[in-house]
Formats: sequence, structure tokens, C-alpha cells
Amino acid sequence: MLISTKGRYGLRSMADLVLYAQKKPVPLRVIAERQGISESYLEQVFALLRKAGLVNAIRGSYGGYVLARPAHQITVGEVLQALEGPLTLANCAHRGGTIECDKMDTCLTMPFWQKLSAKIDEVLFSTTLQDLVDEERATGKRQGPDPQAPI
Amino acid sequence: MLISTKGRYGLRSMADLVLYAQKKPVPLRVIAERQGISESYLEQVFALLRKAGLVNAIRGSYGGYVLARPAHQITVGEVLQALEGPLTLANCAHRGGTIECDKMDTCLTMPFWQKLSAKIDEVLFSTTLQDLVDEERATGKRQGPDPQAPI
DNA sequence: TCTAAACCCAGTAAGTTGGTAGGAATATTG
DNA sequence: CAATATTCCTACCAACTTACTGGGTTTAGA
Repeated sequence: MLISTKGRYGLRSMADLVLYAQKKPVPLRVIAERQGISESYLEQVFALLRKAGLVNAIRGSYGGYVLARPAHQITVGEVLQALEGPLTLANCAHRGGTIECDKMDTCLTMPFWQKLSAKIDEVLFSTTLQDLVDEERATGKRQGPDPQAPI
Repeated sequence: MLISTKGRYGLRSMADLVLYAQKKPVPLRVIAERQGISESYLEQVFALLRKAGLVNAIRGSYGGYVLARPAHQITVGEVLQALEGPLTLANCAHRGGTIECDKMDTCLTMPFWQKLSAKIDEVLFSTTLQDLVDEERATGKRQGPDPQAPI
């Protein structure tokens, strides 16, 4: 399992926000209940998301969390990077360049890691939160109220 | 860092075998020295590779390891799977099907994990050890003797 | 003022990582 | 047969990570 619960819970929670935080902020208690996740653990997840500027918090009663940007402007890669740290496969293959590897000249595997990383980034940073819920709508799995429906 | 040293050391060692184990077995001591890896740690890596049927061991003096199959018949995916265990991103996305997820019906992220896993597997299981050294030859980085050269 | 929420920090049990150490079994060479 | 070089096996370890739990503080709406 390459992605920890932090990343998986966080991504599910962000998708949850897309669906349910259109009109007003959603409190963690509700997300935790709906997604079956410990609320105090989710706190730590959202602390990271907030620090990364992906969600805005509204404190006090009737508060909660909302997306900081429209769903189609937040990529899955941004979310996972905020929660899991840099998504590198090896030191020699990470977004934006190469770092510290004394064997760069002779390493037989570096080009492979870089190629794989590029492929992964291609998916991660081209898929947005909107894509997640759109796919869901297309297959007709979703349960909650239609967030796009006029009220 | 999604791939641990076991996977990275192992892949580098397998590439090393492609280059240097054409005529006779290569002892761990030599690989460890050439790749700058602890020999006793490499032992554990090669125990896994042997159990996965990817290398054959020759015991005793003048022994060592050789590839169990030609380099173009061993994929990077096989090597990493033997060393890292199943390369799944989440429970709901692993090679050959879906397992235990009580939220399958409503999970917004499952299709994404499956799509990403498929992309990764595409690279992992279409790249062979031979491809690693071929790329190396193309860019002219390699140092050792040409294993394809007639003797 | 009551209450519901975000926020913050500390701790923790279990598992993983990246090794080290010591020795037993096996095969080759002299 | 003896010496040597190798694989093979098991146990151990310290540091780190994971997936939480708990206790309290601050903030804002009714």
C-alpha cells in the first residue's frame, strides 16, 4: 500500500466537500461520520490541507470547512502532496529536477524512475476533484443530494 | 519516497547482473561493492529475489547469482513486487481485482485509484531489465565491459 | 452565556525500515 | 582432506512511521 490513510482519507474528504459544501461549510464531525473516519484523526488531516491552502476553515458554531478554490482547480496531486509529502519514487526522480545521488552517472535505474514518476504525475496533476465526482455521476453511484441542482 | 531501499537496491542489483553475470555467477560481495550497498543487507534482498524465482544461486566457492531468465523476460514490475510486496495504492486498486471495501458503492475515489494503478502497472510490466541497460547504452553512460561483445 | 465548532499539542502501541551479527551448509581448489 | 569462498538462515536492534486517542484552548453564532 503506497498511499497511507492520510492521503486516502483526505482525498475522500475533499470529494465529500465537493458534494456537500456548496452552500455552507461542512463540520468535521459530519465528514467523519459520513466517511467512517475518526474525527480527531481527520483534524490532523485537515490541518495539513489548510496549511497547503486547499481548504478554508470557518471557526465557531455553524463553522466547518469549504474548498479554498473551485473543485476543477484543485488536482488530486495537490491534495496527496499536501498529505503524503513529496510523491517521489526515489531520490533521483521527483517533480522539478534531480537531487543528491552520487551515482547519477552510472545508475542504470534512474531513467526508469524518472519515466515512471512522470507518468504518475501526468495522472495526478491532470485529474481534478471535479473529475472525481463527475465520474461518479456518470456511473450513477452517488447517494447524496445533487450539488449542482438549483435550490 | 514510495519505494524502499529493498526495491531500489534490488532493481539496481538485477541490472548489475544483466551487465556482469553473462558468463559466470556474480557473488554478492562484488555487487555490494560495485553498488555501494551493505553485503549482509543485500543477502536479504536476494533471498526474496530467489524465492520469487528471478535469480538462481550457485553456492560454494566461485559461486554467486545469475538471472533465472533472459533479461528481456524479466519485468521491473516482477522485481519490485518480489521485494516490496503487492504494489497497490489502496485496497480497492490492486492487480487482478478488487478486495474488501465496504464503501465500494459510494466511494468517490476508487475509480481514480484503479485508473492510476493501471497506468503504473502499464509501465512496470512493460519495462524489462534489458530495457534498463539498453537505455543506458543509448545514452552512453555505462562503464563496465560490453556484455554483448564477443569474447 | 451556552454551545458547536476549529485548533493545538502530547502521548502511544504497533508496525516498518534498514540495517548488524553470528553461524551453518555447500562447493571449489590445492 | 583442509582451507576458502560463497550462499543461507535466524535473530536482534534502533530509529522512524502510522494511525490513532485524549485533553485542553480559542472562536463565533444563537
